[in-house]
Amino acid sequence: MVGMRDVAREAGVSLSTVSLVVNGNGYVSDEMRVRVESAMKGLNYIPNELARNLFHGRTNTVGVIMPTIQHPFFATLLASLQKAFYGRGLHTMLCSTADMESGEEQYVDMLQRHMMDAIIMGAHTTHSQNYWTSIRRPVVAFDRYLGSGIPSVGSDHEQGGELAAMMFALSGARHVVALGGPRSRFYDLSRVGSESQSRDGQSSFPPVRYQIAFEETLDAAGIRHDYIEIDNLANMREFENAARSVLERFPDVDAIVAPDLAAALCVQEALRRGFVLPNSLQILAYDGTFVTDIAGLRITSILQGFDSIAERIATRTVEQIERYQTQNSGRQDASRRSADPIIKSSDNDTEIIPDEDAGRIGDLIPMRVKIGETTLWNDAIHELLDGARPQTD
Amino acid sequence: MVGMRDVAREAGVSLSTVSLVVNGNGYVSDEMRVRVESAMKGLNYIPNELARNLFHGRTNTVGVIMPTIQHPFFATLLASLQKAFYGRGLHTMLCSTADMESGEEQYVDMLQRHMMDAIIMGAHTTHSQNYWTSIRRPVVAFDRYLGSGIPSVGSDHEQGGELAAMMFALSGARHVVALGGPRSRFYDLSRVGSESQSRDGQSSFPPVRYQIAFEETLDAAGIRHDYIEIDNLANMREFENAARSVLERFPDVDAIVAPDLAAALCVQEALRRGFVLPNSLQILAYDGTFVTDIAGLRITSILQGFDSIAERIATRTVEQIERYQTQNSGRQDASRRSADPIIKSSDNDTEIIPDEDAGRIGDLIPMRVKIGETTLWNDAIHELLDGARPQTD
DNA sequence: CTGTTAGCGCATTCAC
DNA sequence: GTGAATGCGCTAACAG
Repeated sequence: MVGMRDVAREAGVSLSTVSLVVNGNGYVSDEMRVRVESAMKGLNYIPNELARNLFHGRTNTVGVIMPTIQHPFFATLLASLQKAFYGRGLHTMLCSTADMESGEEQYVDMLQRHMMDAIIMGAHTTHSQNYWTSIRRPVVAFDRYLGSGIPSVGSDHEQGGELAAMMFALSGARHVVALGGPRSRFYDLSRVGSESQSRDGQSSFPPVRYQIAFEETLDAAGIRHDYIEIDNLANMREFENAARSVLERFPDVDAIVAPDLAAALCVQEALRRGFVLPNSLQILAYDGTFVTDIAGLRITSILQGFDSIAERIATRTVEQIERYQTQNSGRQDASRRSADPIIKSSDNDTEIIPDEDAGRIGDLIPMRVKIGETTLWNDAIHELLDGARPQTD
Repeated sequence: MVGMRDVAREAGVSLSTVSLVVNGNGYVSDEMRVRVESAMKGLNYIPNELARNLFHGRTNTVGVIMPTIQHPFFATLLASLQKAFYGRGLHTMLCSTADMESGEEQYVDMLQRHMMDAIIMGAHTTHSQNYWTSIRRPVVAFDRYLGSGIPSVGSDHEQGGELAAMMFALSGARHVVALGGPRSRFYDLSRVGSESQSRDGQSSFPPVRYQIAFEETLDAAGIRHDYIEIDNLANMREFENAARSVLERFPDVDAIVAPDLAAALCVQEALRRGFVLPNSLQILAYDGTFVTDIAGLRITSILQGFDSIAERIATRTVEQIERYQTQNSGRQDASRRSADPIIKSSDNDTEIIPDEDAGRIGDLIPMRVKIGETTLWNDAIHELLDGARPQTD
């Protein structure tokens, strides 16, 4: 390792001079500058981020916890996230829980030890709200509610569910079947800490609201609907079985909505059984990753705005980081730290939205429709989508 | 930040005592130990990895450079890699070049500054061998040759290509079409540094050997073959166009081999045009990711052993790390470092394979066959696969 | 504008 | 067994 001292000696200057050239902060005479720079090149000097991170107390790196990177959904999101963070000068450290035997707790621990500036939580957690609020580090949740004061970002699944239902309703569907994760998750409110100020029956896992909105809209239109559970969303076989059972159990089904992969398999299964899409059967994908393009037909989909979500997450993240930074700037006595309540300093000078809203509702990113060949189209639907700003590509 | 000094004060002991407890190295009296441990819990002490990394001069983290994480192939490989490294106590830092505007050079720089213990190069590089050998850091290449002394790991594409050709030959195919990347890459030997001891026309990008082996085997069997280029392997549209042109340009084609995604699209296109798979047309996928399972039929595929590849990469990586470690243990004069030739110390005591072999050939991981419904099967083929150890799942 | 000094948090000699 | 010193590489205050 060649350090600044080596450069300084080689250039015949002092340490701080080198530091100033490297950081470009203060003013150094041009002669000094070139001397130092040539010395750096000659010695092949590489600044050690570790040391400067240690000093500054921040690493410019955020840890992103996700279930698996193998699923196109998360792969797409991660790519967007990386880009969004990179644009804000932040690096990304991926932590996928399902690809590993260790749970998310291990990761949080690891991220704390490595002084990550923030943690993005996009995986299932077994922890209570207490845990997350006690982390004492910037946390931003994706598509889930982790506790008061923890920003959460995700698609507006209520709107998405309504959109899906409306499309089916307007197309004249009579019997809709939805595929999705375990229905029990709809009621996982029990996981929420006891002292939480939960005010209604909302789940801590926002995506389920999509189902609820979907079904309510369908009910209002008097359309029959059924639900088929996919236990393990990581297992391809289960998807296939689900796809098969839809058509076996409900021969009169004329509309299906399912996550991308499941939707793709439904398309296959339907084609194999002689259905003519979209006339005898409509299929709508929920997510809108590239998978919808390799299923034979272009599957119409309710699309998550990955880039928008990522941008918002990144924005919230830097907000949180700056917040914590100013908060910690006034050196506290270490022995009192753990007992301190959350500092409720005046946030007037910053754009942070009030805690109740930030924690409970979070930032809702609107969902769009990606036009495909697996659903019916008519004037009413086009009108609906104009209002909902569809996505043509 | 609560540090060891705080813990020491709280527990009424000295710094090193705390250090010993944390690291579990020396022996401390049980009484001290519990005192310290309770103090750690009470203060919610979190060891700072940054500091210890700075001290130890290693981060236990490797940087993995890949083109994109959105492609199932790389997503699968990355997941395997993460697992493999994690099992060896190493963290993984993902760097995807295509998802970002900055090239791989930026990443290498970044990885150096962060003192990554090693770099895994799995993306296209515009640099010459000189660059990579001058990095002065452990580098392991995936599916490419980066220079003498740089281990490279990848599937045995020659064997894979031969396997594919044999399957078609034994099944009685008459006209085979292959889809793949730009043919020009076959001759990118020009990229190889001038002083390299390249002994024959081998490309620095090993996967192309698959095509060569494939075509040679076909030639030997007297089977007609054509090749269709896909310019941009990241663009879905191009895949579709390629899939279409196969069937349009070669109406008499009876066997196709293509990368997963392209193969999936070929299946769609073929089914749409009324082909009966595998009888009137065989389709073979090259890679074997989950994509082969969502194309309607289970596509027979030449499978990359992702876990095996990852394991081997991880093994080679720790080898390299240890090698560099012992190499740097004897403090060198910084001013001479950059001019030093690669140290050719006796490697007798370690398992490292000789440089020529390590650099040129690299570690070849055998490819298997994943049995599917899109190719013909007969006794001869089964016999072939028994020798090649097929994979049923 | 440049040089000196004192840590960031931790680990490893050494004396005690 | 335990405690006090020194340094990993860099930055920020100072004083020159």
